[in-house]
Amino acid sequence: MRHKDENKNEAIFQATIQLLNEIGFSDISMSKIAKRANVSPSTIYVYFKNKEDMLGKLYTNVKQKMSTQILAGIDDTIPVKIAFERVLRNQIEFIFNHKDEFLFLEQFSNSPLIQNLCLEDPSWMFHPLFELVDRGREQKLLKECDTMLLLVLIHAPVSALVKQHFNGEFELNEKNIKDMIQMSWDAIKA
Amino acid sequence: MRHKDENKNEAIFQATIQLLNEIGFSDISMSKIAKRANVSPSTIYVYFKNKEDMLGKLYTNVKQKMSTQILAGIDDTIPVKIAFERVLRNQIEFIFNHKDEFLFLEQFSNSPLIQNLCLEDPSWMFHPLFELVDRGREQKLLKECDTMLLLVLIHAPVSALVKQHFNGEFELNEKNIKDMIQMSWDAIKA
Amino acid sequence: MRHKDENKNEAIFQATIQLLNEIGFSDISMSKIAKRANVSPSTIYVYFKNKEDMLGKLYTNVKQKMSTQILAGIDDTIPVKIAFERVLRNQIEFIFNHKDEFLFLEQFSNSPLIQNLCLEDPSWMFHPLFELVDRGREQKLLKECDTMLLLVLIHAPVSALVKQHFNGEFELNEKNIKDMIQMSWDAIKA
Amino acid sequence: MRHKDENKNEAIFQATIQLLNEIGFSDISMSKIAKRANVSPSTIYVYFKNKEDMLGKLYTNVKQKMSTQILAGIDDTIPVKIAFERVLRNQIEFIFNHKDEFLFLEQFSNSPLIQNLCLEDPSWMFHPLFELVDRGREQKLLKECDTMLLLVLIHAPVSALVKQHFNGEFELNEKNIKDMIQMSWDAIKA
DNA sequence: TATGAATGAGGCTTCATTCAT
DNA sequence: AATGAATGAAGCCTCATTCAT
Repeated sequence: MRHKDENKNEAIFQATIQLLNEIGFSDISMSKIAKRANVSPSTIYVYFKNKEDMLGKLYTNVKQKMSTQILAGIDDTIPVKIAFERVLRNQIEFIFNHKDEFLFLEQFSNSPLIQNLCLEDPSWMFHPLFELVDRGREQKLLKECDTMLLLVLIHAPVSALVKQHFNGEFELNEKNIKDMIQMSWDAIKA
Repeated sequence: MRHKDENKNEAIFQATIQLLNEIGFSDISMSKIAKRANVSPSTIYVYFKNKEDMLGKLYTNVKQKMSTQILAGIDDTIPVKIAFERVLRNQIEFIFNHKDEFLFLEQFSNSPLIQNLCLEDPSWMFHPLFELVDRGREQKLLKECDTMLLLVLIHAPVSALVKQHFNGEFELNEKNIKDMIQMSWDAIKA
Repeated sequence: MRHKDENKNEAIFQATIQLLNEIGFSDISMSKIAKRANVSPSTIYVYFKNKEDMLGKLYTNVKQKMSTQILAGIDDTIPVKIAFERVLRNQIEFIFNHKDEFLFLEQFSNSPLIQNLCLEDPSWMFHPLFELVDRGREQKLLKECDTMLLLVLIHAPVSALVKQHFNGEFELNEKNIKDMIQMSWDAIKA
Repeated sequence: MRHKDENKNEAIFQATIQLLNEIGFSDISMSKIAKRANVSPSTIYVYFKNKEDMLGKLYTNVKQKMSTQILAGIDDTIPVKIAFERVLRNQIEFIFNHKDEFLFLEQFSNSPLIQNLCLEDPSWMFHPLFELVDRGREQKLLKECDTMLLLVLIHAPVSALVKQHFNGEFELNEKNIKDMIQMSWDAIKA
């Protein structure tokens, strides 16, 4: 009996991400994905129960990959400000190296599919980030604000700016990155 | 050209927005929109050339509506900081009063449709905002950063937080709004 | 606006009956039916919700047609034995003139579809037959048996014999018809 | 040729019969059969050439089983009336003990598959029955009718009544069985 | 203007079967 | 012998759009 080919799984994921960024949810189809992945449409159903299942697993997979890279080199011994900057740099690096994955995540997160899919809450992936912010606040380095508020002030600007960059409406060069990091820090620092 | 029944046009727009937020681009269809709008599918083609055309016009229409309300009460005589806060409050108010429109805009903006549609650049709508930021920088009130950078630090956090609020992951009450405005200001102020 | 074409409905029904008798439930398909009926596959969905709905409505339609013709000329003034013979003759005539409809009914009745479809009980169609049998029993012309028992002894043999006839395993000529009617009568008569 | 594991063959047969009675020819599939039989789809192809082949062999197998049991205890020394009653009782007993097999046979016999499959004529299985009827007629116990006519009057009613019983439209209790046997006898007796 | 009827194209998924172990 | 992987063909149904009134 043949073995399941891990490459096929990945090929399907990559094809989906690419197509989703090229033509979007409205025009994607299982057969287009299959064609791009160089498999038969029915092969997708060997690996996934259906379209929803595939998209859900793809989302979780990519989210996982991103969180791992964003949190690289972060533990509770790293000084808060260093960790803060490292997280931002990690995020930028991940996004620049994985443009398609990032844009897929953004598209998916802003579509109702994500709720209708009833995926398990993936916030545990970012747990170290919550801890980092809590630690910073305890050390009086950060403002006495809701944790989520602080986190969003860190992450939202960079996401938005990278999208502008990809759209060509803005150039996220090193100077702008430095400025942005400074601004985020000014926003959250006590 | 103007059509007889402006209500039908609006009904189609509203039905589209609702359905898009309920089921997303992947599952929407002209028939479903027609059913929700209480018109015949063919009626949509009286008002619009085709699906793309309809979505494009809807996007422009909503974007216009939002920009108008966000910029309400802003002109170049208003002190920068007052204007800054007013813009943020306007934005929050618009979003809370037009949840569907806002979520539609977010979904649309993050889908590749927006590029494939070749809509004319709508940034002129926010021109007064650019002026406001430029004025603030000239008056040494704001940092010496790229205009876009400053703008994003104003808008991205509030958008992200409102979405968290709608998702139930965070409560955007008055205290948090105040904190957020303070943080945005700290981010951009000189 | 166009009008619904009653011919199309009937064409779909006839195509389905024919194909079902030619290739059976296992090989029939909506597109084959459409082709045979000279309509587009999607047109079928203008007239019926789905395949199940169509088959169910077809079954009811044919069953209705058959019961009407079988009961032609039967009322409670007709002497029981005359009515009995007339019913049998009617049934034979209907089946010979509507071979396809009859075979369709037999095929459908013996498939689990008929239960899974949850059609409303069509026994009311044969209500006059129940009355006839009851009358015959009251007049001591028929045996003191369960009504259903008497009815089955009337109908089952003729159905079985006609199928044999169509299969070529038996010739249902006038002599055999007469013999059969005599046997059925001997079976039920007091 | 004989296969190693006779159990698998039987498991496939049983799974097919069950599924055919649950969902019918239109919805059955080799995968579903395999799943129900707890084998792999490909295993079916070890035992049978293809789907048609499997169904044909199943039909013959079940038909054989039924005819054997119906004819149990019948030979040309048994008095005709005794044999007649024994056959009917055998038939009822078989059907009650093998509801699924019986219903499968009915479904199969009424579908065009049985002709399209070009199975060899299985009437030899019931040869003793033909002989019984011929003997009865020679002894002037039965009517001077076509053999098939007499046979059908014996078998058709019981089949029809059992189906009614399974459908819950009629209760085939001992009294009704006796009545039915009497009626069948009255039908065929000289 | 407004509409239900009509449709070819294409959606998702399952099919019967074969492959490779 | 036995099986899970793999697939082209085909299943049902819905799509965006046009037709005809």
